[in-house]
Amino acid sequence: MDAAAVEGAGGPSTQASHVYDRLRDDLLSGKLAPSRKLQMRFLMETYQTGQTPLREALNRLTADGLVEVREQRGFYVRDISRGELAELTKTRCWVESLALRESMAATTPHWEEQLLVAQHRLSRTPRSLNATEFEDNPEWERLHRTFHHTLIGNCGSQSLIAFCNQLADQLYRYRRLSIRKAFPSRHVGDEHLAIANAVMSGNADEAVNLLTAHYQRTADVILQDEAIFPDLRRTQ
Amino acid sequence: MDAAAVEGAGGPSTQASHVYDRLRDDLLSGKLAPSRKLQMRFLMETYQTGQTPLREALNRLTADGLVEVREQRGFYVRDISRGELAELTKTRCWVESLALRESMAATTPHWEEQLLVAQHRLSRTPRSLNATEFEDNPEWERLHRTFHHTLIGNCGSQSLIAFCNQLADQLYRYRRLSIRKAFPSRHVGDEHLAIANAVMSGNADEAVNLLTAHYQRTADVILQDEAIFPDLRRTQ
DNA sequence: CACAAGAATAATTTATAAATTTTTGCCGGA
DNA sequence: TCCGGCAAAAATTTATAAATTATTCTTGTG
Repeated sequence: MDAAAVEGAGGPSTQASHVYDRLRDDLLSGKLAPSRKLQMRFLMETYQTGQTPLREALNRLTADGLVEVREQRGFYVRDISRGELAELTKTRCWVESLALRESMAATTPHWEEQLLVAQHRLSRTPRSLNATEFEDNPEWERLHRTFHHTLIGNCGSQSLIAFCNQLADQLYRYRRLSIRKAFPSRHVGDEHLAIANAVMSGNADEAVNLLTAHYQRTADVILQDEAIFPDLRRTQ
Repeated sequence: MDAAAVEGAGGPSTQASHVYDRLRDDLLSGKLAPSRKLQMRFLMETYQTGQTPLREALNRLTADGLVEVREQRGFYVRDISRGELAELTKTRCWVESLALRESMAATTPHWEEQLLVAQHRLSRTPRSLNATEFEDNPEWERLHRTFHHTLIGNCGSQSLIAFCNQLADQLYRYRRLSIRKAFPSRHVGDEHLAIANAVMSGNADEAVNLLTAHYQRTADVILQDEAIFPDLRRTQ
């Protein structure tokens, strides 16, 4: 199985896109640790490619907010901080509230069905591959993403959706970085169901409240995780 | 006067940044027309530089929404359409309303003073360099940008501000592309003053209404400009 | 007139070279 | 002896040039 042969239908065919995908995975999973320097030589060896495709990928990732570029002194994995986590969460709550309200204002039977299906599939998939100890389930992550994407997907603005996705990616990295001791105490499935129900019943205020509480709760768990933030008792 | 010697204080020093700035200007001013193909050879000759800095600049501009990249077939100036203009305007109204409300909720004397100064400077600068016929005044554009930036600048979210700036850039291109027959019939100075007054007096609802009306009016003028949109009587 | 093979064009990638930053080592002074 | 500044060396990023690969255009055939 060659890496170049794994192109999905209509998928990207340039090497730059392949490296982009792989780098993105490693960035989101935390394999490439925050604030780490991304040296060209290291990247070329690790991902078996040249500088041009790498440069292309790194520039795109910079736009995604996962990589930072300092002129003349290279690329770095974007650092994390309690302050940024709080700000990203705040912004996501603001913007997705807006997008959800607009989605609901423009509701259609088709959209409600999409949401119903997304919620259903998510509820049927185990969050962890291991019952006793947490082990990331990629399928759950995919469906979770789809569910939240569907919530805001009917708002009628591509650029707003893209911005929400960007925030989601950045926050997803925090989530992956944090050891999930919240599992399995928290019942996120119930939270998703409650949100979907509020949306279907047309209660925008409640839907927004539930959604923002959902995000805030996740952030609070990560904020208390001293394993990823040096415990300085400060916002940094 | 060498090009490399024109570095402003703390300014970027790589060639890629220089090309980025120049390309951005030409994109926003319409010198590079929408949907035009950006061939490497042409760009290298025009901007007197190599492929690597060009590629870097084009990738950044893609993230800004000014350039489009199609895998294996090059870069293109992003096309325009009535539909996109309407959607961008709608999104900007939504998002900046949010940002303005948050800015006002977190108001400080310093911020109000910044706004006062920004409005004052803008009012003192002529919009056109020519009294009879419209001629773009770069200083006015700069101050105009600063004024709107100040309005949302106190919201407390860097990512939200960055998103607003991105939308502003994309819409600025539409504005530049359109022949401004609205000049001098419209009194934008009065509109800015009214917005600033509403903000200072703490009336959030009115400030938001005035701001969105301001953006909507601009979009309406451009939407009626048949010189830039093939008159298909459709949203395209 | 549709279609396919080949030539031309253009984008992508690799390889090489130049410029910049960071590190290292040396010397003088406290 | 220890610290700070200066200079040279090393490492790294950035840029140019050459090679490769993909797409598009042209031409000839069924």
